[in-house]
Amino acid sequence: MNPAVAPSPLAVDLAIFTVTEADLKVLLVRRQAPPFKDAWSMPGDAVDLGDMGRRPGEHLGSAARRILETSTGLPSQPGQLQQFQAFGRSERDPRGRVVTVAWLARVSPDFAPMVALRRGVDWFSVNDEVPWMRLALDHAEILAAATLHLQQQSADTQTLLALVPATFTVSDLQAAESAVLERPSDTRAFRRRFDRWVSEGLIARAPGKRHMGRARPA
Amino acid sequence: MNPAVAPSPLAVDLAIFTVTEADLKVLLVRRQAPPFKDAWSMPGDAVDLGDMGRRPGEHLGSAARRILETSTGLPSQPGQLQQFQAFGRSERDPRGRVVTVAWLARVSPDFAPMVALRRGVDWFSVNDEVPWMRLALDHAEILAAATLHLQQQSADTQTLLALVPATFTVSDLQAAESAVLERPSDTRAFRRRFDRWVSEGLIARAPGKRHMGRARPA
DNA sequence: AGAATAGTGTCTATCAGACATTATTTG
DNA sequence: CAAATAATGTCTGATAGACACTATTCT
Repeated sequence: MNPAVAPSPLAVDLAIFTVTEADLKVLLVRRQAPPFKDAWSMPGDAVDLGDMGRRPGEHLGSAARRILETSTGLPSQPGQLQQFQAFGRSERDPRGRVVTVAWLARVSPDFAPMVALRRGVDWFSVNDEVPWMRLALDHAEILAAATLHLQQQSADTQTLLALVPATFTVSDLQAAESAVLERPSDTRAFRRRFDRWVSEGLIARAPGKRHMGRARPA
Repeated sequence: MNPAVAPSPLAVDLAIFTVTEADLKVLLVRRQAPPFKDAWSMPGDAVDLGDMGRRPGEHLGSAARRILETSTGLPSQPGQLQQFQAFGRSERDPRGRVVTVAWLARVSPDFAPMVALRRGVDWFSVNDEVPWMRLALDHAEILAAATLHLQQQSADTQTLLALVPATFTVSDLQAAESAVLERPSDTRAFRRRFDRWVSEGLIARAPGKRHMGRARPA
């Protein structure tokens, strides 16, 4: 019995990140069909290529958006999806030759809990919960590349903002950076950057006690 | 008459750069067959995907290497090819749905002249010779993305070294940087970086009068 | 009050940009 | 010698890291 033949030679996979509990999380789904049935993997699907000249099929970005929405149940935001690499090793899929274009998405922790309510979908700490050895296909490789890519962008405001609630404290944002980088970041340096972002208008202060109704719990 | 059907839904295109005459050049080839016959385009070809499960087909990187070698006549060096983006607009190829994975390559100016000896192959100044409006398919878009990608890497030693002859002067290297960035770069700052590279062992001084037999012509 | 977290002051080292100055080679 | 290019000196401003210090809020 050969595993089913791949429905399309082109696929899209998504590395969807968030930060909760000061920890970088990635969204994994349990595969409901072979190959690798019941294994965890990043959400992905074949790209509809049309029928070679008649139906146009879907754009790569549309496929990524579709998968983001079906796997999280959330509407996708413009700019949320970012293509980062194609993976084309010929043995990567036992069903046949499938090249996948991998995308990176960031989800606000505001929505993270409701995403995890779905069956067979959950957030995993990239540091110590991802079942690296048991990820389907070559998803361990893809996820590693995605994490690296995210880290390299962590100096960027927009990257961090996407990983934080709609209203947040400076500390929240810094905690997000630390979570992404997997190391503590210097308070002073971070606040300087933060102040610059505010003065550049990239961040607006929310009303209330300074940036947010943050307390200083014991 | 429909244009011929695309042989494969997946292709690879290469943006091959060099620097000659203090100017950033890209290698274009004249298309010998429809669509866009006789138009200039970046070298590229369909990826052999095998036959869905039996023959394995070629890796993405192998396809890129193959195209680099056939279009330049030069053997490819390890690390020379760098994948940077997939392009998947459904209308990008009139033959049907073709997604292309674009790669960036840098060629030493030592070899640039012999590359251009081939028929239907030539170097074009990115700044003022590329026939942007007449490039085949969506190659204008791909080339623009490649150029941007190259510029963002121009601070990196390896990127610059690949664009310069095997032995070179500091000025040569700085000229390469200026060509990539399309703006003059500060002498002092560049030399500081250069000295650091030397002390880090990334660059070895050639024998002879300092770095190279460079004179100071009038 | 004491613990915990939030935020500030300030010193230092590093580096880029600007620009003047000196050195070397060609004509 | 003059012109052109190569290389260096040096000032300034921006920024990151380190670390001590002050401020606020909770228990």
